[in-house]
Amino acid sequence: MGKTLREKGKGTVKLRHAGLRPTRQRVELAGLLFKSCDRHVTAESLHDEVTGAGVKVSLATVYNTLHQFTEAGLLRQVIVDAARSYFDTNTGDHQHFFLESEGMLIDIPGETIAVAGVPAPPPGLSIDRVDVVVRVRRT
Amino acid sequence: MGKTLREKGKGTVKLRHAGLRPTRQRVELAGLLFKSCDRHVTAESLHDEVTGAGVKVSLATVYNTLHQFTEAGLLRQVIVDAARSYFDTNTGDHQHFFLESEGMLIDIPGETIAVAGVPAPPPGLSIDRVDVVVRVRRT
DNA sequence: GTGTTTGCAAAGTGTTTGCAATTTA
DNA sequence: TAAATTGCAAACACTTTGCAAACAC
Repeated sequence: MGKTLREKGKGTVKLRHAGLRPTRQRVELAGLLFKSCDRHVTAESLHDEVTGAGVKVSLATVYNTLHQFTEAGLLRQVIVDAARSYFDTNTGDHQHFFLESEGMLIDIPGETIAVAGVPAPPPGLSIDRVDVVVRVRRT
Repeated sequence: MGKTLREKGKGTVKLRHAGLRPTRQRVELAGLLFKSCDRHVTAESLHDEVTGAGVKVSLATVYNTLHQFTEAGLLRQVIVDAARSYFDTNTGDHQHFFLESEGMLIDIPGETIAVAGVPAPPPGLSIDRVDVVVRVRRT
């Protein structure tokens, strides 16, 4: 239980599994991202969060890490706003509500929504994914 | 038929109707945008096009014009790519195929696709629009 | 030790803005 | 002429990159 023994929590294992060295920064960010279930972050919001927690990680590293996690399949990028990139810790099949005025994303489970009638793509193209964004506003 | 008489084509009328002064730039851009049916442009592609046609319009004016046209309901903004803003001359109900590698959008008529099971939004929010993006790739 | 990762600051990209000059009505 | 619009260049927000120092194994 001494301090000399490095703790290897879930985060570290997850990173190893993804082929990423569990550096201090990556472990901290993974800790924040994956401690609760479904999260939606931007590079800046995550940087603020990690900084607020008293941990020093540069914004550039946050960007790099988010992309590495995305490539590793730990995150999914969500495109709903031209100005910002969102990353979703839920990598499964699902859709989103998006409240633009507040930059807020809310998950909609994949089974909930059914998209019917998607036509066959033009020759030479195949479907990668069907994204549904339900844009909402304050009433 | 003299050159001194300004021609007032569809574009001009359309602009007047939208409460926009038919300036040379706006008339040129509207001419390009609305001459054929459904078009998808970015500020840059439209600027290249108008410039290529030998007409001088600044990029800033293209941006401003695209936004003015959008506010006037002549265009619709399509958000599919974090890096670029697309504008669609089809303002009716419809969805899109998006080929990211080439920045290409293809319309899918509104009646074609049916989205079922959209849950009620959280209290205080109401649905603005449901966007479906069918992301495709070259086979 | 050796290759990887980080942080900084600089560069990049797409977009917006301030303001004088121009154009429209 | 009065008000709207344009073009330029500078400013912007977000993101990526080059490279030396720090770190993981």
